[in-house]
Amino acid sequence: MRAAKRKKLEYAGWRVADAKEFLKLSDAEMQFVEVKLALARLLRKLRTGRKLTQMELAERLGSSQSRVAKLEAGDPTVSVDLLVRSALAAGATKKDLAEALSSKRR
Amino acid sequence: MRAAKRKKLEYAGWRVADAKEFLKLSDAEMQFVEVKLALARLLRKLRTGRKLTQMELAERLGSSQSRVAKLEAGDPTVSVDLLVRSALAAGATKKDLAEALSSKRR
DNA sequence: TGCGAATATGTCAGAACTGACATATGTTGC
DNA sequence: GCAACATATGTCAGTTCTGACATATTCGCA
Repeated sequence: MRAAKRKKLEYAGWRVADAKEFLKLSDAEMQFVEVKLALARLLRKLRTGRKLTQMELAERLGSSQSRVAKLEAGDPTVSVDLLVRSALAAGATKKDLAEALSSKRR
Repeated sequence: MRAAKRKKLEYAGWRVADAKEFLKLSDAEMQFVEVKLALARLLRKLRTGRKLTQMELAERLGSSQSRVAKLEAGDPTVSVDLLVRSALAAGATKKDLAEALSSKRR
């Protein structure tokens, strides 16, 4: 399984720009991490923009505060699938997702 | 679980534009299906563009022909996560994903 | 400093996903 | 018509993901 390795990668944190050098990620893996982080940022932006706490958003998503925290951190244990569903449930549109993926970091 | 219901939705096929009326999907659910189909189309485009069979792509992805078929069909049993990983492994960039999400159907 | 609220991190049972296989349904060239 | 190849669909055991809970850490702010 591909993801088994991913779990060990420990790209933890937001220093992905440097991560490529630090760890040995293939281009595809790199981009995958970037996708996750882009979506994670979008989700946090959506939540804070609406002045919701993680707890409040979690309730609306039918999830838990801890998972929301992990989503926003781009934690290796959350899937892009959940990130997308959460962002959409938080009010994002497909277009918003596209923009999040094309916008440069910061 | 949210996805349990999704599984029964049977949005099968490509007639999603009509699907909204036919089934009763919330906006978020609608968009989620559209995201999957957009990525599914991207993946097929990547594969056919390179003149690969599903079998050949499956080997490169470390997966099976049947799963590739399901990926390209936007089957309810495949996750956005796998769609994204596959597209990236098939050579797409984050930008390609963004474009796939913003481009209109057809 | 000390407190309350918010966010982060670790763990795990149960739910969802995945690769693989079997098999069915196209599609193409003869 | 029918091989040969490509794609689609059904199933399932093993893996991964998820919500929930416990707990820790961070962040104002008085």
